[in-house]
Amino acid sequence: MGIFSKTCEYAVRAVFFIAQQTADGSRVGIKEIAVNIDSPEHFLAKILQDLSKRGIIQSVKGPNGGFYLDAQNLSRPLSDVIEAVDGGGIFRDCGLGLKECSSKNPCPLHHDFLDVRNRLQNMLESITIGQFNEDLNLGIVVLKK
Amino acid sequence: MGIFSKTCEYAVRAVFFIAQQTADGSRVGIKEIAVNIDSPEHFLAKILQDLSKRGIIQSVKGPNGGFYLDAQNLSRPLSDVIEAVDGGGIFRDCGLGLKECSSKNPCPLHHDFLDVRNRLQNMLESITIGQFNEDLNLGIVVLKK
DNA sequence: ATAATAAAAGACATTTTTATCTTTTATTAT
DNA sequence: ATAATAAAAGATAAAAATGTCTTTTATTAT
Ligand code: FES
Ligand code: FES
Repeated sequence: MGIFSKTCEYAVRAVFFIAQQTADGSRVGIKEIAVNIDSPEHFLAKILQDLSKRGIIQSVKGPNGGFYLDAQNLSRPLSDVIEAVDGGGIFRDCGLGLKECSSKNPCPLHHDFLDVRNRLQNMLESITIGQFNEDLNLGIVVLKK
Repeated sequence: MGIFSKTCEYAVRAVFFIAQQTADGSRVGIKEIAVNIDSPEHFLAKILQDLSKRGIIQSVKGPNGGFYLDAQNLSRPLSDVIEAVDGGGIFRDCGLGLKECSSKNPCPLHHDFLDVRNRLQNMLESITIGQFNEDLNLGIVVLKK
């Protein structure tokens, strides 16, 4: 596994895809999302249900329904998605799994790890969910290979 | 879970502990290691067996036996432990789980993620297994809380 | 040689993550 | 009102990670 869980990877890819697809005010269905980000449909459905409950994405049932993002969703940092799915542990926990991470009684990696962890956090906090819509349109970046 | 798997966290803590304890040429047993790094004894045993097979740590059976590190082990980078346990994926895989990570058809996070990932790798490659022995002796850093 | 020691190995159990399938509920269009 | 649509929810299952216990093998000291 990578830095993030599979669940989290699917969540981020899906959110980017929904952002791009619904910038015009439309909605996009779970089936289309799953196909385009290469994820298991029903598993992704659960993830999106949760993100919807938490207000990170929007959804409407019925014909012409589907998932979409409002302006406020688009402007939120990507870190919101990670926190919602994996919890904020990745931004706070000790790299060696000690019960707490602090500069009092630090683990051997604390100093260096803090730097990497903070950079990861800063990166994810400064990226917004909507900021890749253009690049996705142009095919400069992709969500599937 | 954090950046690394539980397995990997135990492995790194254990390796640091063995390094410190056996700097004088002695050996340390699985029981003592497990207690001092706060890990499940038999689970850790499996991990250390594997590290031993891979030559990252040394072991001898029987009375006065146990685990230890030779000079060459002590000078190896910590990244060796991570690669042995979790595989090198953490240093190479796409942050969003795409099948491959490359600047051709990158995912949206590629550019920023590459930076963080490389810093993590550089950090783990420049830290040696033996380099915290002194700090551990002095209690400046700890492996258990 | 024998007994004691400690890692290696094997078998098994639990928990968490990841995945699939079915039924229900809300919404829309007719 | 009715039928069609699509997400929400529920039930199960497979796979992987994590954890426990027992038996075997190698080594050492006597
Ligand atoms: S104590 Fe381990 S990273 Fe801070
Ligand atoms: S393609 Fe995603 S991190 Fe490189």
